[in-house]
Amino acid sequence: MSIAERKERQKIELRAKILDAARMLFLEQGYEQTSIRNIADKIEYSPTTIYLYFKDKDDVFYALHQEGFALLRQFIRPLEHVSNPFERLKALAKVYTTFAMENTEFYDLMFTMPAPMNALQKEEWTEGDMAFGFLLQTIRDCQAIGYFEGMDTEVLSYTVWSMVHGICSLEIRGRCSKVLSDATHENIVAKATAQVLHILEKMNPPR
Amino acid sequence: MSIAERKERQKIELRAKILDAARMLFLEQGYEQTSIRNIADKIEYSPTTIYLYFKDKDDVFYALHQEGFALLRQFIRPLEHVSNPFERLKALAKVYTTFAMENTEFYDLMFTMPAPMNALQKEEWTEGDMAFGFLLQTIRDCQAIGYFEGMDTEVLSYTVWSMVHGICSLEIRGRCSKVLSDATHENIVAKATAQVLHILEKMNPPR
DNA sequence: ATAATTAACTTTACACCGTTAAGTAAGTAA
DNA sequence: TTACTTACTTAACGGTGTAAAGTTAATTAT
Repeated sequence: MSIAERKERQKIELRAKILDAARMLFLEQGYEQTSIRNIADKIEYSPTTIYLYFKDKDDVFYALHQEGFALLRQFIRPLEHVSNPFERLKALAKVYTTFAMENTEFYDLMFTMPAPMNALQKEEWTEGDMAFGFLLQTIRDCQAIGYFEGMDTEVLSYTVWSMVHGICSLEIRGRCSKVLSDATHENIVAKATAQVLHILEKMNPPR
Repeated sequence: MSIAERKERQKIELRAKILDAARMLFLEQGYEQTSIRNIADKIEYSPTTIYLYFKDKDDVFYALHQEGFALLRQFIRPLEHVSNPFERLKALAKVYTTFAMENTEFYDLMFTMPAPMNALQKEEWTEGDMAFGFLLQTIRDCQAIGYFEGMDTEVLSYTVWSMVHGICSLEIRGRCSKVLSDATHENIVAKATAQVLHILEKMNPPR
C-alpha cells in the first residue's frame, strides 16, 4: 500500500509545484503574461502535463484566486478581537486597502479580472463569503450600538465594500494619476479611505 | 489636386471603417475576443492594413476609449443646467451608473481594463479630465453652499468617484451576485448609489 | 514468468494570436 | 517611357491555449 501512498503524495507535490511556479510567474508578470508553457518550463515538465492536474488555465488561476482570499483572511483575522464595532470597521477598511496595495496582482485576480470567474461559476466561493460575512457582521454590530440607523445591513455592507474597492481599483489601474494634482495623488488611497471613514462616522453617530 | 483630396478622404474613410468594425466586434465580444484579424475580416482587408492606420492593437482600442469618454460626456452634458449643486451631484451619480450599466464594455475599457492605458501614457487624457473636472466643480459648488465643510475638494471628489466606480465595477465583474442574497442583489447598483447619496446628504447638511 | 492493463507523462498538432518584413500592383511624376 | 510612391497583400516569426495520439514504465492478472 505504501507505493500507492507515495504516488498519491507525488501527485499532490506536483500539483503544488505547478501552483508554486504559477504563483511566482503570476506575481512577477501578471495573468496575461503567464502562460501554461512558461509554467511548464519553470517546473521542467511538458505543457500538457499541467492539463492532467488542472482543467484549463483559468482553473490554475482559480487556485491562486483562492490563495488570495486565504491571504486576505490572514490580514483580517486579527481584527476579530477588536471589540468596538466601529473601530473594527475602521481597522477593516485600512487592512483591506493595505492588502490590496501590498498584493496588487492578487487583488486584481480576486476582484477586477474577468479571468477565473468562469471557473468558479455557480460554486460556493466560501472564502469570499467569509470576508464579506465579516464585514456584514461588523456593520450589524455597528447598528446594534446605534450607527447607521434604519439602513439595510446587506445593502450598506455592499456599499461600504464598493467604496473601498473603488479606491483600490482606480489606484491599481492607474486612472487617478492622470486626473489628480501630484500633491493630492500622494497617498491618495489612504486619504480617500480616511475620507470614507470620516463620512461614515459623521453621518450617523450613535445617540 | 482633387485626386489627392479624394485619396485623403478615402484614408479617413478606411480609418473610420476600421474603427466601426472594431467597435462592433468589441461591444459584442469584448476586448480579448476581438482580434486584429477579426476586424480585418469584417472590413475585407488584410490584417496588416490595420497597422498602416494604427500603431498596434492598443492604439485601435485607445480610439474607442476616447469614444467612450465622448459618450459619457453626452450623458453628463444635460446636467450642466442643474443649478442646485447637490441635486446636480445626485443626478451625476445616477447618470454615471446608468452610463456604466448601459455601456459595460465601454466602461470596462475606460476604467478597469489595463489595455489601452499603455497607449495613452503621458498624454493629456483631456476627455477624462473633463468628466472629473465636472465632478470637481460640482463638489466645489456644493461646498460653496455649505456642504462638505472643511474637506479637501480634490480628495473628496476622488472619493466620491471611487464610491460610484466601486459599485459599477463590482457589478460588472460579477463579484456581488455570489455574496448577496437574491433580493438584495436585485437593483443593487441603484440601491448602493442611493445609499451613497443618502450618506453624503445626511453627513453634512448645509447649515 | 509472461501478458494485459493502467498511470504518468511527452510529442505532435491544430487553430488561433499580434506583429514585422518583404513583395506587388496600380497610380503619379519626370 | 521610366522611375518613384502609395496602398495594400503575402508570407513568416514566435507566441498562445488545448486536444489527440503516442510512449514508457509500473502494476496487476493469468
